[in-house]
Formats: sequence, C-alpha cells, structure tokens
Amino acid sequence: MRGRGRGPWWQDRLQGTGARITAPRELIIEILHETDDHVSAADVYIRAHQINPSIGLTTVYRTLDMLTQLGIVQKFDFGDGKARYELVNNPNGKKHHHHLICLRCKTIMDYSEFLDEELEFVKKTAGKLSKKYNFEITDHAISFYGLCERCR
Amino acid sequence: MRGRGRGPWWQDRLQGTGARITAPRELIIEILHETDDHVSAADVYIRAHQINPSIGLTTVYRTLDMLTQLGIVQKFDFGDGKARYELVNNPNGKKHHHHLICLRCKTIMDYSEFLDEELEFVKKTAGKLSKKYNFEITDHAISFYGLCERCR
DNA sequence: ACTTATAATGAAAATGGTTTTCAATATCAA
DNA sequence: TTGATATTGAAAACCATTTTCATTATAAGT
Repeated sequence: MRGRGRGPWWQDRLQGTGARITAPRELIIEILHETDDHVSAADVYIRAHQINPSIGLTTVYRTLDMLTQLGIVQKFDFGDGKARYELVNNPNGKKHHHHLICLRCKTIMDYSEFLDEELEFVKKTAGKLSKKYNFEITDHAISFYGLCERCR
Repeated sequence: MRGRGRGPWWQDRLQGTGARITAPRELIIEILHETDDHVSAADVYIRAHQINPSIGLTTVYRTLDMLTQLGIVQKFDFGDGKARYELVNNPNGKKHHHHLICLRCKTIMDYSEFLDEELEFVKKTAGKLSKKYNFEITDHAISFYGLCERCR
C-alpha cells in the first residue's frame, strides 16, 4: 500500500499544504496505520514514545490535529472525556464502520454491516447538504447510543 | 405538559429513584425548559446563579448528570471541549437535528432538513443492529465533516 | 409538627485532557 | 551549504469536570 512516487501516499498531502515531512509525523502516521482501532492521543503517544522516546505528547496532539484538518485522520468524541483518532480509509485498517455506544459502561462497539442502505442515504443527504450549505463534505460519522447487552 | 399529581411531571421521576426534590434541581430544570438550544453546564450555571446566587457550579454538573442518567436530559459532545445539554422532548426546544462540522475552522452548523429520508434509514438500521448485537438503541447522531463555505 | 438519618449542597482543591509558550532544533528551498 | 522558518519538546497554563468534606436541607417516621 505504498505510494506510487518516491514517498508514502500521505507525504504528497502534507507537502501540498507546505507542511514538512518530519520523523515524528512519519512515526505517528505509521502507528495509526498499524492500528485497526480508534486510539486516544495518549495511546498514540505511548506507542510513539516506546519507539522514539524523544517524541513529546504535544507533538502527538499537534500532528493529530493537523491530520484531522487535512482529512487524513478522523477525530471522534464519544463523551468519555478523551478524543479518539482513526486513519480515514486506512488500507491496513478496518473498513468503513460506525459506532454503537453504551451510555452506561461507555463501551464502544464498531459495526460495519448494513452499509449498503447507509451508502444510499448518505450519498443523497450529503448531496443535498452540500448544495444547500455550500459545504464540501469529505466524511461522515454515524453513532447509535443506548444500552449494551450487559447493561440493559 | 403539567404533571397529574401535585407537582410538575418530572418530580415523580426523581422521587421514583429516591432522589429528593430540591430548589437547585427545580431551578435547573426550569432553565432547561425555557431554553431552546443546547447549553453548556456553564451556561446553565450563569443563568441559575443570576436567579439564585447560592447555587454552585458543582450542583449544576451533578444535576445535569443525574438528569442525563434518568433520560430526562440528553448530553451532547461536539468535540469543542465542553458538553451540551438539552431537555428531551422539550416543548420549547429545537427539533431533532444533526451536524455539519468544518474541519478547518471547527464551526458546527445544525441542520434539520432531509430528516424524512433519515428516519427511514435510521429505523431500519437501528432495528437490525438492535437485533444483531442485542443492544437497546435509544438515540443516534449523524455528523458530516468537511469544509464550510468560507474555508473551502 | 418534631426528630433525625441521610441525601444534597457549595467552596475549594484536585484531576486530567488539551493547549500555549518559548527557546532550541530540523527541514528544505535557494 | 546556508538561512529563513516550520517544527519540536518541556514545562506551564488552561479549562471543563470531578472529588472532598464540612454544612445544610429534605422527607420519612414518629
């Protein structure tokens, strides 16, 4: 899943905005790339720090935020006090999915079934919203809240 | 929308769980009742404090949390660092809506159009998920991400 | 009504995720 | 290679939320 040029696929995206390719950024993207779960900034920091102890938490936050703004990473807020991040269209990761969130134990489950109906709905709605609000839609998130098997 | 007993509708709900009816709780619910927007804990505190300066922020948080657990209030997390609260089925409140979030300037726009198609999709999907994961679904959220008019 | 067990409250301190500051360092265009 | 400047890391600041704890208020039982 390597890029077609001399560098990985994401380098062009960064350089296109004037951003520089740095070791911390490479590492952080690599970590996200290897992870098939939504991780917190602290999760990323711990793994990054194991590999390269010179990397700071601050840089993790900054990089995650930057990647989110570029649409490379998607940021989630599940309401448990810390944000989670996930590579969009991660070739090594899970496929597109959404979340089922338990209001009591706060467990987050992924689901990726029933996406056929979703696609139709999302496409239609995104098109209308895009036109009405002159908004360029690049991604979406759908979450269902309630009580999981153990908590109900 | 008044209760059938001697007190407002929500008093039975509280007392049913052994909770007491107190002045702070009455005030906070009244404030939520008068508001047609999702408000932060600080918003509620400011208004409550104007009316009754003895009320503390702590109590606002505690009450909001309690009401959320009782299903009287719905809590939202938009990812801007502070939670928002809204009375469920508030006669004065906004109707059901979703969000359009700009990845660059982080503006959050509400939209409540195109909910007819949504209803169909959500109903179908929720039913399937509920069955498959034995999950009791009580709510959902749909967000679209991208670039707003000014940022694109 | 009066007592009384205990739920609820408020002030202040603690917590914890995230952001800012700032001097040092690294990247990349020239 | 050089230099302008983007990036970095550590520490401090920030800020929403939670906890602690002594005080006060509610409502159940009398």
